[in-house]
Amino acid sequence: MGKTTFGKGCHLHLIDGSAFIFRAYHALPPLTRKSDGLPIGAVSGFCNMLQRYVEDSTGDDAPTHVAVIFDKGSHTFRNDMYDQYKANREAMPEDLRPQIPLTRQATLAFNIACEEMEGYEADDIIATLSCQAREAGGRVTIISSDKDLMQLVGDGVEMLDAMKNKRIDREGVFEKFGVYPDRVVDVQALAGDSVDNVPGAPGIGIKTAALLINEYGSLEDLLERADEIKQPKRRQTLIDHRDQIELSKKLVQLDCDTPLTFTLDDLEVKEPDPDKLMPFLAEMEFRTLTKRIADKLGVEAPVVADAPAPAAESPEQAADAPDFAKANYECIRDAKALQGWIERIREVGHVAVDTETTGLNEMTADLVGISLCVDAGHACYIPLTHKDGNADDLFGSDTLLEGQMPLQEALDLLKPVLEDESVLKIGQNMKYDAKIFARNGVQVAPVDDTMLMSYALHGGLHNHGMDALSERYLGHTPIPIKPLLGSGKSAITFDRVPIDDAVPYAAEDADITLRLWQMFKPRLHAAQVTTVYETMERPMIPVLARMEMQGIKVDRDTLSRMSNAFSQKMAALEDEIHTLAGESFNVGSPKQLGEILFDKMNMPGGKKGKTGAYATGVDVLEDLATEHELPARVLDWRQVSKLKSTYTDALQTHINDETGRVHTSYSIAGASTGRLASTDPNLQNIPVRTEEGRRIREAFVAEKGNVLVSLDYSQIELRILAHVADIPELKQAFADGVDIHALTASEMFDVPLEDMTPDIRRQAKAINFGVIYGISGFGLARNLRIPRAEAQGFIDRYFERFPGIRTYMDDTVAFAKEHGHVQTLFGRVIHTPEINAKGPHAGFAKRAAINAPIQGTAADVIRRAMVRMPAALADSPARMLLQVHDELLFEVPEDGADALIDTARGVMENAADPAVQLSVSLSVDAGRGANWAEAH
DNA sequence: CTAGAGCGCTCG
DNA sequence: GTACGAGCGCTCTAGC
Repeated sequence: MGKTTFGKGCHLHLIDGSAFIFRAYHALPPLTRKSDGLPIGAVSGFCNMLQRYVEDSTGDDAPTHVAVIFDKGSHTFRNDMYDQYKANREAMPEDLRPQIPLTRQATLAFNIACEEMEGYEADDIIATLSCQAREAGGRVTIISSDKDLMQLVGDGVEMLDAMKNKRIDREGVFEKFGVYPDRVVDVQALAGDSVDNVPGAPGIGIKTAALLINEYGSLEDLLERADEIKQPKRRQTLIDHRDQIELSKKLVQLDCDTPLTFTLDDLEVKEPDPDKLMPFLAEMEFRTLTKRIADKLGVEAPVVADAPAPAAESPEQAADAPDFAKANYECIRDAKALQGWIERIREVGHVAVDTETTGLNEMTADLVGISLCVDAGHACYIPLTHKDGNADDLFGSDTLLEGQMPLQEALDLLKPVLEDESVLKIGQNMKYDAKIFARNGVQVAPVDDTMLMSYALHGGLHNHGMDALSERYLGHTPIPIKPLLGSGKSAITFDRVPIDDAVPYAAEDADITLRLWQMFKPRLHAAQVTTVYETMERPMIPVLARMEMQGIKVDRDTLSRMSNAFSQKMAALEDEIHTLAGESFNVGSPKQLGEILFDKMNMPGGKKGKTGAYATGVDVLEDLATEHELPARVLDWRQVSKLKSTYTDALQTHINDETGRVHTSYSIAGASTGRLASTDPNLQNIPVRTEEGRRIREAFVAEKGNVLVSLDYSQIELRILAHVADIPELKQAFADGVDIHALTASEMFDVPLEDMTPDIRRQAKAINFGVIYGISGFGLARNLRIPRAEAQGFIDRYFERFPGIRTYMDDTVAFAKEHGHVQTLFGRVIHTPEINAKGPHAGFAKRAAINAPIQGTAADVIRRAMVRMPAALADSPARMLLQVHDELLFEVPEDGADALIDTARGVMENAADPAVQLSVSLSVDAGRGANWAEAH
């Protein structure tokens, strides 16, 4: 959208943000956010007022430009003139303070410009903009009832009292002050203002002031001719307090020359953006407003957390729940019994749900039974497809056991509750169960997930599996599954477990899940991670479930042909290696290889590790390869072997028979930093760095008529580093689109950019990444294969040029030591329990603590983008398929690729808004093609 | 025969 | 003794 230049015919609206906030605050009872008790009344009122404003400002008189203007900081140039200015002002109420930044976020969420200037009051900014707009020939409406702004009225500038819906023009000002706008400051200077602590002339109010000004024409003339005033007392007052009156005029006179960092053109009215607005409203848990605005915009309202936080629950109360030994676990075998449970679920409004299936892979596992729990200690299991587990028949009997409800009947009864917006479904690793249900025609929503709650609360502390959580937080060891299923070749699937054994095991899982939920729910707020959970954990469940079920098409023939080629190559290399070694051995055994290299052939540098085996990693072999043929051939063999075993062979086994596609599974709570991890198979480590490896990606293809589209963040971690460590040079480089590694090299080695050599740049690149990883001389030396002292020299030089980096690292480690955790820009907490350890552990923990906020913030950003993507692409045929940390891969009909890139890039580049104002922009590169190699 | 540790290599 | 964060295939060994 091109910007129009502000001028004749334009209409500027300026909203007095502070007035909105205070009015909202005082007009509403002290509302709090249900899930965590955050005071939210003023924000709620503010949003309602903004919404009403937006709705009202349509039609002929609609603004072309608009901004909400806020005060910033308490010290302004007026305090420099008069230290008592606004000194009487009451301190801001405690429950209002945390709402102030939220109103800024709200404004941005409404897609309205939001402006403030350090050292200036909002009124000065409004004055300056009014003057500028008037000079450009435009009209101005100031939305405020602040009388201090009335001096600006006239010549196309009006005020609008939003509350009374009353327009104030020149005549309106005259009514209020008895003078026209150009003399308002004179009147105010005389009358003073007790609220703002403007002294004025004692004993003179607005009426007297207006009288005097009208008689003498202006304040200056009045003071000049004060001796002519007839009333002796009034005369003396004006003469005695002349200085004070002149000071007062300066205090009330608004500054039309505020140095603005933006222009009128930046304030152009923008369409509301549901992708910004809806998530914010949902985050604030404004149910009614969210729905009303969603209807207005014609979008689907996001799920707003519905469950009120249970009254602050102490561990003692949790202990009041029935002992697990006394728990009552029922087996549900008919519709009547199930209906009773459903009624109870509706009464309470939430239920813990768990599914039992025939396997761990959600895309192939079949539903065997469902457990439910509404009250701690009272759960049920509904067996559905249990079969005879007797080993008489080698393949078991396929006849269903008696005493089970038909699967479809149970699903039909449960579906309305599981899909009911007003019933919260609680699970442990709910994505698994949601996918199982989805494959059975039930779209479970809304959901809570105890695994993700634990992750938001305790990321980095321990894993978040149910067994561990139960042990740790409930002091109860769950019934192990092993004895029921067996292990190894003789293992059976859950449908072969006798129902009597299945009931206590399955029902207990739901019971545990409910108890964990009751314990975690209030703790989210106490730990201030409710927003993290609500915006970056919970909403990932449906998004990832959809992606995983979508899968990506992988061409088996391509992989198979590659496998054959690799086999031949490996065999040839193996022969060569055996000949070079003079004997036959297993090339794939590092132990045997080490013995050949260092014992038999006596090559230099043999170092044994802790297990007594020689190290034969790539570093070692690369060094030896410069002198010897054998290690070089082993490296070749290893590359091919890796490609074949991990990729071309293993990947084929993951192609789903029904869909012909590969369905990975993302673990949301796996990585401590907030990153996702892809498993079964891992599609986040498909080769790309070598030409040969990259060819694996040719097997990842789009369906006929479609293309794969890849969008990836450019240098996101370095950008975040530049922001958090506040490095002006790096920020500037990103703003200018300069090659960041070249710039670093230029700064460090004093080489002009135009004289940059690839080698110097390469070293700088290594240092840039090293910094993100918590740099050490040793590590850099090893990476660059240079002496340690030289590497240390580089690092010293780097810190010298970018001192902010050193400060960031020191501050981060100090924060971790004090709090036991670090945080991302979005509030994700990453615990660092080892940070105060002694010995070598300390180094690890320090570097991890330095890296975590950077990697974690990047992870948060892409999570936010992913959460917003479905709504943004609601009208698009595009499907999101994969996430690879800083990349999203989509599949779309060819003719939809351009639109997709446009939309998805917008979502990704703005994913930090409105929660965090980054001082660097995010940039997204896009590619497309018939396969992943072409698209990347 | 199986589970788990260790190594090595793939990705961002 | 070291770069940060992950997952997985292979080999080897301890122990059933």
